[in-house]
Amino acid sequence: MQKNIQEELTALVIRALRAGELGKLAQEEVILDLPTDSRFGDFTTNIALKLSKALKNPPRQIAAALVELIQKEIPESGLNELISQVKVEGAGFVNFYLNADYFYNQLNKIITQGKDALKQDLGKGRKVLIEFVSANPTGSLSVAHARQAAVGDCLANILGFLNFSIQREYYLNDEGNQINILGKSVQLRREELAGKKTEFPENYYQGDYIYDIAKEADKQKIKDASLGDFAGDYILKIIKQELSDFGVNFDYWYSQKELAKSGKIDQAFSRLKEKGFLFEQDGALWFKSTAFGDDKDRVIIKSDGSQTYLAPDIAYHEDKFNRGFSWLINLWGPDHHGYINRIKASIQAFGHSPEDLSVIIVQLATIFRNGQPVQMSTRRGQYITLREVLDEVGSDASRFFFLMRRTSSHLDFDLEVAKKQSSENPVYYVQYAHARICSILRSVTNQSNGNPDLSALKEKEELNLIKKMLEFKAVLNICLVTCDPYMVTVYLQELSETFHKFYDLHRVLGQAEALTSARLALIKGVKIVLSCGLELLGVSQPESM
RNA sequence: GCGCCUGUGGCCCAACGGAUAGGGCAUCAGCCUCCGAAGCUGGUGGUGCAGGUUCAAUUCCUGCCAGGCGCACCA
Repeated sequence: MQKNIQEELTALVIRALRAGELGKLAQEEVILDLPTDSRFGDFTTNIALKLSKALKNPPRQIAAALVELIQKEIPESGLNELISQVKVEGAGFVNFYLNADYFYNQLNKIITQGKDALKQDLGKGRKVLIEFVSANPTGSLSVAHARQAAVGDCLANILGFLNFSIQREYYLNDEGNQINILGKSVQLRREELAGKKTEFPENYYQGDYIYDIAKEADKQKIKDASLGDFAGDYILKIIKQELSDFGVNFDYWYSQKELAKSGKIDQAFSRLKEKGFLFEQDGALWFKSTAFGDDKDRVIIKSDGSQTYLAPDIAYHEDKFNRGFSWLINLWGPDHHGYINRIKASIQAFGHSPEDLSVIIVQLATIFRNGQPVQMSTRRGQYITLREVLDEVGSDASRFFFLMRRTSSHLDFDLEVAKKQSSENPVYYVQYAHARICSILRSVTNQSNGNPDLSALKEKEELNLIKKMLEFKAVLNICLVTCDPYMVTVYLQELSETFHKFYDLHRVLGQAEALTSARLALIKGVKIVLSCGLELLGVSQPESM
């Protein structure tokens, strides 16, 4: 992939710094930014401000000197055609103004290449395993899982688009305590249905769906001892359907039961033992996680001989690396944040860097209805499920709403707002922009002009629109750095807004032929970017609505 | 007590450490004989408190205040 303008300008500034006295003192990294406002040019650098202290000169004076040096470098740089002005502005920012031709070329690239023009090879095929949801198969997915599903799936889409090689994985807790309790819950309900007098403990699964499973188990004459597995499989089918209806499809379902059978847990333990990270105390086996910054050491085999949850998890994460993944991303609920240090300790014990594992804590979503929070209680089986949200507001609005806030922030999700087909609802705002464009394109009768002269686009709103489209790549970069897809939702709203403003002031159809052709090309470009962004979010791109 | 997340107009949220803190809802006033008014234009109004670092702090650090969540040989 060829160098982009940002990299070329950065190189230009560095050459200028080196050419002058300033170069010797330039310690800081030169960064070319998109300015917050188009008044400040198309690219900006704050290097003069940063150098001010070291050079013991006012920023504006340094910036002025730098601009002169840059001017001398430009003829040699091959950027002569692209740069229209370089100016010192504000407190000492050096701002670059580009010629409109640059933007026409970029727009042309998008129109001719489509989504490929928006791709960046940042991943270089690196194998990434993203594990998310991983809810115990003991009940329907909750809204907390739903948010994790939306965030995880979208992040995977984005990383895939940036040429990482992605695997979506669901860790299936299909054995252990919770499955046992699930089995016993079903057993008791079956006995209850058979007319037996039973006492149903509080920590058992209270939901009505347990009755359904009990009936089905009875029909199939399942033995009591197998009820846990039976119920787990039964619920897993439901979960898979819920996720699939939500547009989330996993590449692999990793079974804890099979992990235990494989002997990989024992293998992991013996390797840790060789390395000296295991010790016995109080009749239990401990992992020395404090060696890697954890607060305290952790038990992995209890004094009664059974394993803690950490035991299979240590083996599971090591197995992820052994399967060839070099970057692991885990999405966990906020109740697991205390768990990060132990798992990071365990991967370090095996010789990996803590950076090879990114744990993203997905904060909870609170469901509102008409501004009032909807109360829920997991224990009583009364919680808002993904299924209910899907049935009520649909997949598009659900996904968009779950992605609308920074993942580390709490999210308020108002069902009534999500259902509204009005300007209050950002999903429709974005989809409406897309549908509007499609509507215009539909009404074009002669599709002749395949090679429009884009230089007809001279209005401020037209250039703003092109510039906004070109920000898309930078937005995806931020998503990668922050491991958070939510910025895409913000961006799409901004792009839609820029389009709606253009649309209101300028007509596409019925202009002089050259202008109409150019504007048609412009909105085709917007359509490509909008459509690409929505697709990454997993939200549909309606042609009409 | 310890840890994590969050405090931005009446309400909900934006702002890789940058330039005059942006948008939506609500509210007030306007815009459809013309490509979709699910849209656009204008008005009102804001960084919890106290320090610190920096040329520059909504952003980073410390303390406080307020809200949410979590703290097992549970999973």
